Amino acid sequence: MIITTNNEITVLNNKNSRITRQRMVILDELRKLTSHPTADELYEVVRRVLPHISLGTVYRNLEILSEQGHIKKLVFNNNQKRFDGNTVRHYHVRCISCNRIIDIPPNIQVEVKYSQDISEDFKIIDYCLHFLGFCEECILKKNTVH
Amino acid sequence: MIITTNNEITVLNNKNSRITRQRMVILDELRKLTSHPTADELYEVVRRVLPHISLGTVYRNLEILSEQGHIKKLVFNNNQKRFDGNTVRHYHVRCISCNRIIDIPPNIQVEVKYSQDISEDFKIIDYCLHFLGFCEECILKKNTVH
DNA sequence: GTAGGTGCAAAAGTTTTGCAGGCTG
DNA sequence: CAGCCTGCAAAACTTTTGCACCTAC
Repeated sequence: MIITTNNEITVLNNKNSRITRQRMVILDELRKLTSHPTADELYEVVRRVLPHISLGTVYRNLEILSEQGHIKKLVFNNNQKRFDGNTVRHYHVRCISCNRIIDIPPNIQVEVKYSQDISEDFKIIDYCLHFLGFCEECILKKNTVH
Repeated sequence: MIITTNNEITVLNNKNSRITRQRMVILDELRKLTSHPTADELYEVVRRVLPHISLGTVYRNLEILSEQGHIKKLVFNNNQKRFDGNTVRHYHVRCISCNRIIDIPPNIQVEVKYSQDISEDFKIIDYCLHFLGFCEECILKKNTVH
Protein backbone atom coordinates (compact mmCIF):
# COMPACT_ATOMS: atom_id res chain seq x y z
CA MET A 1 0.00 0.00 0.00
CA ILE A 2 1.38 3.38 -1.01
CA ILE A 3 0.37 6.72 0.40
CA THR A 4 1.66 10.06 -0.69
CA THR A 5 1.53 13.01 1.63
CA ASN A 6 3.43 16.18 0.92
CA ASN A 7 6.54 15.09 -0.93
CA GLU A 8 6.95 11.85 0.94
CA ILE A 9 6.08 8.45 -0.34
CA THR A 10 5.22 6.08 2.42
CA VAL A 11 4.89 2.37 2.05
CA LEU A 12 2.97 0.89 4.92
CA ASN A 13 3.12 -2.87 4.56
CA ASN A 14 0.81 -3.63 7.41
CA LYS A 15 -1.57 -6.50 7.76
CA ASN A 16 -3.92 -5.49 10.50
CA SER A 17 -2.85 -1.89 10.79
CA ARG A 18 -4.62 1.06 9.27
CA ILE A 19 -3.55 4.30 7.75
CA THR A 20 -5.02 7.14 9.76
CA ARG A 21 -4.43 10.85 9.45
CA GLN A 22 -2.74 10.83 12.86
CA ARG A 23 -0.33 8.05 11.90
CA MET A 24 0.58 9.74 8.61
CA VAL A 25 1.20 13.12 10.20
CA ILE A 26 3.34 11.59 12.95
CA LEU A 27 5.48 9.80 10.36
CA ASP A 28 5.75 12.83 8.08
CA GLU A 29 6.68 15.24 10.85
CA LEU A 30 9.26 12.87 12.27
CA ARG A 31 10.83 12.47 8.83
CA LYS A 32 11.12 16.23 8.45
CA LEU A 33 13.15 16.48 11.64
CA THR A 34 16.82 15.67 12.16
CA SER A 35 16.61 16.43 15.87
CA HIS A 36 15.74 12.89 17.03
CA PRO A 37 12.84 14.10 19.17
CA THR A 38 11.35 12.45 22.22
CA ALA A 39 7.71 11.40 22.05
CA ASP A 40 6.75 14.54 23.90
CA GLU A 41 8.75 16.83 21.62
CA LEU A 42 7.19 15.25 18.55
CA TYR A 43 3.78 15.60 20.15
CA GLU A 44 4.31 19.36 20.32
CA VAL A 45 5.26 19.45 16.63
CA VAL A 46 2.38 17.25 15.50
CA ARG A 47 -0.07 19.36 17.50
CA ARG A 48 0.56 22.27 15.15
CA VAL A 49 -0.99 20.15 12.39
CA LEU A 50 -3.53 18.22 14.47
CA PRO A 51 -4.34 20.34 17.52
CA HIS A 52 -6.60 17.70 19.08
CA ILE A 53 -4.22 14.75 18.90
CA SER A 54 -3.40 13.17 22.23
CA LEU A 55 0.00 12.25 23.65
CA GLY A 56 -1.19 8.67 24.04
CA THR A 57 -1.81 8.44 20.32
CA VAL A 58 1.69 9.70 19.60
CA TYR A 59 3.20 7.06 21.91
CA ARG A 60 1.03 4.30 20.44
CA ASN A 61 1.91 5.22 16.86
CA LEU A 62 5.62 5.62 17.50
CA GLU A 63 5.60 2.13 18.96
CA ILE A 64 3.71 0.68 15.99
CA LEU A 65 5.75 2.53 13.36
CA SER A 66 8.97 1.37 14.97
CA GLU A 67 7.77 -2.24 15.15
CA GLN A 68 6.95 -2.03 11.45
CA GLY A 69 10.39 -0.64 10.70
CA HIS A 70 9.26 2.74 9.42
CA ILE A 71 11.16 4.60 12.11
CA LYS A 72 13.96 3.85 14.58
CA LYS A 73 13.83 3.98 18.34
CA LEU A 74 16.97 5.35 19.98
CA VAL A 75 18.09 4.97 23.58
CA PHE A 76 20.70 7.12 25.26
CA ASN A 77 21.79 7.84 28.81
CA ASN A 78 18.66 9.43 30.13
CA ASN A 79 15.15 8.32 30.79
CA GLN A 80 13.64 9.23 27.48
CA LYS A 81 13.42 7.31 24.27
CA ARG A 82 14.12 9.25 21.10
CA PHE A 83 12.93 8.58 17.57
CA ASP A 84 14.56 8.84 14.16
CA GLY A 85 12.65 9.00 10.87
CA ASN A 86 15.78 7.96 8.99
CA THR A 87 15.94 4.17 8.99
CA VAL A 88 19.10 3.89 6.88
CA ARG A 89 21.77 2.55 9.22
CA HIS A 90 23.84 5.41 10.55
CA TYR A 91 25.44 6.47 13.81
CA HIS A 92 24.91 9.27 16.28
CA VAL A 93 26.98 11.45 18.54
CA ARG A 94 25.43 12.58 21.79
CA CYS A 95 26.79 15.90 23.00
CA ILE A 96 27.89 15.36 26.59
CA SER A 97 27.30 19.00 27.32
CA CYS A 98 23.85 19.75 25.87
CA ASN A 99 22.52 16.21 25.18
CA ARG A 100 21.80 17.00 21.54
CA ILE A 101 21.90 14.00 19.17
CA ILE A 102 23.82 14.60 15.95
CA ASP A 103 23.89 12.34 12.87
CA ILE A 104 27.31 11.15 11.79
CA PRO A 105 27.52 11.78 8.03
CA PRO A 106 27.99 8.70 5.84
CA ASN A 107 31.43 9.81 4.64
CA ILE A 108 32.80 9.09 8.11
CA GLN A 109 33.86 5.47 8.24
CA VAL A 110 32.74 3.51 11.27
CA GLU A 111 33.60 -0.15 11.68
CA VAL A 112 32.85 -2.62 14.46
CA LYS A 113 34.86 -5.83 14.47
CA TYR A 114 34.33 -8.76 16.78
CA SER A 115 35.18 -12.43 16.76
CA GLN A 116 31.95 -14.40 16.64
CA ASP A 117 31.30 -17.94 17.86
CA ILE A 118 34.06 -18.07 20.45
CA SER A 119 31.67 -18.28 23.35
CA GLU A 120 28.86 -20.75 23.81
CA ASP A 121 27.15 -18.49 26.32
CA PHE A 122 25.54 -16.33 23.65
CA LYS A 123 25.10 -15.72 19.95
CA ILE A 124 25.58 -12.19 18.65
CA ILE A 125 23.35 -11.08 15.82
CA ASP A 126 23.61 -7.31 15.90
CA TYR A 127 25.14 -4.43 17.78
CA CYS A 128 24.18 -1.02 19.00
CA LEU A 129 26.74 1.78 18.84
CA HIS A 130 26.77 5.47 19.45
CA PHE A 131 29.41 8.06 20.18
CA LEU A 132 29.87 10.62 22.91
CA GLY A 133 31.45 13.98 22.36
CA PHE A 134 30.75 17.65 21.89
CA CYS A 135 28.64 19.41 19.31
CA GLU A 136 29.98 22.41 17.42
CA GLU A 137 28.09 24.92 19.55
CA CYS A 138 29.38 23.47 22.80
CA ILE A 139 32.96 23.35 21.50
CA LEU A 140 32.77 27.06 20.70
CA LYS A 141 31.10 27.82 24.01
CA LYS A 142 33.80 25.96 25.91
CA ASN A 143 36.57 27.84 24.13
CA THR A 144 35.15 31.24 25.00
CA VAL A 145 34.72 30.56 28.70
CA HIS A 146 37.71 31.65 30.85
CA MET B 1 41.09 5.91 52.18
CA ILE B 2 40.84 2.16 52.08
CA ILE B 3 38.03 0.09 53.47
CA THR B 4 37.86 -3.65 53.58
CA THR B 5 34.55 -5.40 53.77
CA ASN B 6 34.25 -9.12 53.20
CA ASN B 7 36.94 -10.00 50.72
CA GLU B 8 36.68 -6.79 48.80
CA ILE B 9 39.04 -3.92 49.03
CA THR B 10 37.36 -0.69 48.24
CA VAL B 11 39.14 2.54 47.64
CA LEU B 12 36.83 5.48 48.03
CA ASN B 13 38.76 8.55 47.00
CA ASN B 14 36.08 11.00 47.91
CA LYS B 15 36.50 14.47 49.25
CA ASN B 16 33.16 15.38 50.68
CA SER B 17 31.60 11.95 50.61
CA ARG B 18 31.41 9.60 53.53
CA ILE B 19 31.65 5.90 53.97
CA THR B 20 28.40 4.65 55.41
CA ARG B 21 27.26 1.12 56.05
CA GLN B 22 24.58 1.52 53.38
CA ARG B 23 27.04 2.71 50.74
CA MET B 24 29.46 -0.13 51.48
CA VAL B 25 26.78 -2.80 51.36
CA ILE B 26 25.38 -1.44 48.09
CA LEU B 27 28.84 -1.52 46.52
CA ASP B 28 29.69 -4.97 47.89
CA GLU B 29 26.43 -6.56 46.84
CA LEU B 30 26.64 -5.05 43.37
CA ARG B 31 30.17 -6.37 42.97
CA LYS B 32 29.04 -9.86 43.90
CA LEU B 33 26.49 -9.88 41.10
CA THR B 34 27.08 -10.42 37.41
CA SER B 35 23.45 -9.86 36.57
CA HIS B 36 23.67 -6.09 35.96
CA PRO B 37 20.69 -5.36 38.19
CA THR B 38 18.35 -2.39 38.07
CA ALA B 39 18.21 -0.12 41.10
CA ASP B 40 15.08 -1.90 42.25
CA GLU B 41 16.57 -5.38 41.85
CA LEU B 42 19.66 -4.34 43.81
CA TYR B 43 17.42 -2.83 46.47
CA GLU B 44 15.83 -6.25 47.00
CA VAL B 45 19.27 -7.85 47.39
CA VAL B 46 20.60 -5.17 49.71
CA ARG B 47 17.47 -5.42 51.86
CA ARG B 48 18.49 -8.93 52.90
CA VAL B 49 21.51 -7.33 54.60
CA LEU B 50 19.95 -4.03 55.65
CA PRO B 51 16.21 -4.61 55.97
CA HIS B 52 15.43 -0.95 56.72
CA ILE B 53 17.29 0.63 53.81
CA SER B 54 15.13 2.73 51.53
CA LEU B 55 14.92 2.65 47.76
CA GLY B 56 15.78 6.35 47.67
CA THR B 57 19.08 5.62 49.40
CA VAL B 58 19.89 2.95 46.83
CA TYR B 59 19.21 5.37 43.99
CA ARG B 60 21.24 8.14 45.64
CA ASN B 61 24.21 5.87 46.28
CA LEU B 62 24.21 4.29 42.86
CA GLU B 63 24.33 7.78 41.40
CA ILE B 64 27.19 8.86 43.67
CA LEU B 65 29.18 5.63 43.21
CA SER B 66 28.85 5.89 39.46
CA GLU B 67 29.92 9.55 39.48
CA GLN B 68 32.98 8.54 41.49
CA GLY B 69 33.78 5.77 39.03
CA HIS B 70 33.30 2.87 41.43
CA ILE B 71 30.51 1.36 39.34
CA LYS B 72 29.17 1.71 35.80
CA LYS B 73 25.72 2.80 34.70
CA LEU B 74 24.34 0.89 31.73
CA VAL B 75 21.49 1.85 29.43
CA PHE B 76 19.64 -0.55 27.18
CA ASN B 77 16.38 -0.50 25.23
CA ASN B 78 13.93 -0.21 28.05
CA ASN B 79 13.10 2.33 30.67
CA GLN B 80 15.40 1.11 33.39
CA LYS B 81 19.00 1.88 34.07
CA ARG B 82 21.20 -1.03 35.05
CA PHE B 83 24.40 -1.07 37.09
CA ASP B 84 27.65 -3.00 36.84
CA GLY B 85 30.14 -3.41 39.67
CA ASN B 86 32.87 -4.31 37.21
CA THR B 87 34.44 -1.08 35.96
CA VAL B 88 37.06 -2.67 33.74
CA ARG B 89 36.04 -1.82 30.18
CA HIS B 90 34.12 -4.70 28.72
CA TYR B 91 31.10 -5.25 26.52
CA HIS B 92 27.68 -6.76 26.97
CA VAL B 93 25.20 -8.80 24.98
CA ARG B 94 21.54 -8.20 25.62
CA CYS B 95 19.41 -11.26 24.95
CA ILE B 96 16.64 -10.16 22.59
CA SER B 97 14.43 -12.89 23.95
CA CYS B 98 14.71 -12.62 27.74
CA ASN B 99 16.47 -9.23 28.12
CA ARG B 100 19.26 -10.70 30.24
CA ILE B 101 22.59 -8.84 30.06
CA ILE B 102 25.63 -11.06 29.61
CA ASP B 103 29.29 -10.05 29.92
CA ILE B 104 31.44 -10.66 26.87
CA PRO B 105 34.60 -12.40 28.11
CA PRO B 106 37.87 -10.55 27.53
CA ASN B 107 39.21 -13.21 25.16
CA ILE B 108 36.68 -12.09 22.57
CA GLN B 109 38.20 -9.28 20.55
CA VAL B 110 36.04 -6.24 19.98
CA GLU B 111 37.26 -3.26 18.03
CA VAL B 112 35.60 0.01 17.03
CA LYS B 113 37.27 2.02 14.29
CA TYR B 114 36.23 5.46 13.16
CA SER B 115 37.84 8.31 11.33
CA GLN B 116 38.06 11.26 13.68
CA ASP B 117 38.22 14.97 12.82
CA ILE B 118 36.54 14.70 9.44
CA SER B 119 33.53 16.69 10.53
CA GLU B 120 33.50 20.09 12.15
CA ASP B 121 30.01 19.52 13.51
CA PHE B 122 31.22 17.49 16.50
CA LYS B 123 34.20 16.07 18.31
CA ILE B 124 34.09 12.42 19.35
CA ILE B 125 35.73 11.52 22.63
CA ASP B 126 34.23 8.14 23.46
CA TYR B 127 31.73 5.57 22.31
CA CYS B 128 29.09 3.32 23.75
CA LEU B 129 28.68 -0.16 22.30
CA HIS B 130 26.70 -3.23 23.16
CA PHE B 131 25.59 -6.30 21.29
CA LEU B 132 22.23 -7.93 20.69
CA GLY B 133 21.73 -11.65 20.42
CA PHE B 134 20.54 -14.69 22.28
CA CYS B 135 21.71 -16.15 25.57
CA GLU B 136 22.47 -19.85 25.84
CA GLU B 137 19.18 -20.67 27.54
CA CYS B 138 17.13 -18.94 24.89
CA ILE B 139 19.09 -20.62 22.07
CA LEU B 140 18.28 -24.01 23.59
CA LYS B 141 14.66 -23.03 24.19
CA LYS B 142 14.28 -21.89 20.58
CA ASN B 143 15.68 -25.15 19.26
CA THR B 144 13.25 -27.27 21.21
CA VAL B 145 10.13 -25.40 20.09
CA HIS B 146 8.40 -26.92 17.05
C1' DG C 1 30.11 20.02 65.97
C1' DT C 2 29.06 20.04 61.10
C1' DA C 3 28.17 18.59 56.73
C1' DG C 4 26.82 14.80 54.37
C1' DG C 5 23.64 10.67 54.59
C1' DT C 6 19.32 8.24 55.73
C1' DG C 7 14.36 6.83 55.90
C1' DC C 8 10.04 8.04 54.67
C1' DA C 9 6.71 9.72 51.78
C1' DA C 10 5.27 12.71 48.40
C1' DA C 11 6.18 14.46 43.92
C1' DA C 12 7.87 14.46 39.31
C1' DG C 13 8.57 12.62 34.83
C1' DT C 14 7.73 9.25 31.32
C1' DT C 15 4.95 5.73 29.32
C1' DT C 16 0.96 2.62 29.29
C1' DT C 17 -3.79 1.48 29.43
C1' DG C 18 -9.12 1.21 30.00
C1' DC C 19 -12.98 2.86 27.93
C1' DA C 20 -16.52 4.70 24.98
C1' DG C 21 -17.07 6.37 20.72
C1' DG C 22 -15.12 7.10 15.77
C1' DC C 23 -13.20 5.75 11.40
C1' DT C 24 -10.74 2.71 7.90
C1' DG C 25 -10.95 -0.72 4.69
C1' DC D 1 -19.72 -3.44 9.80
C1' DA D 2 -15.79 -5.55 12.18
C1' DG D 3 -11.91 -4.39 14.14
C1' DC D 4 -8.43 -1.09 14.55
C1' DC D 5 -7.72 3.67 16.21
C1' DT D 6 -8.55 7.90 18.87
C1' DG D 7 -9.02 11.22 22.78
C1' DC D 8 -9.24 11.52 27.42
C1' DA D 9 -7.94 10.54 31.84
C1' DA D 10 -6.33 7.57 35.17
C1' DA D 11 -2.86 4.40 36.36
C1' DA D 12 1.64 2.38 36.31
C1' DC D 13 6.36 2.61 36.72
C1' DT D 14 10.88 4.62 37.49
C1' DT D 15 13.45 8.14 39.59
C1' DT D 16 13.97 12.39 42.30
C1' DT D 17 13.34 15.32 46.22
C1' DG D 18 11.94 17.75 50.78
C1' DC D 19 12.34 17.18 55.42
C1' DA D 20 13.56 15.95 60.00
C1' DC D 21 16.63 13.13 62.20
C1' DC D 22 21.11 10.62 62.29
C1' DT D 23 26.08 9.68 61.91
C1' DA D 24 30.89 9.75 60.01
C1' DC D 25 34.82 12.18 60.64
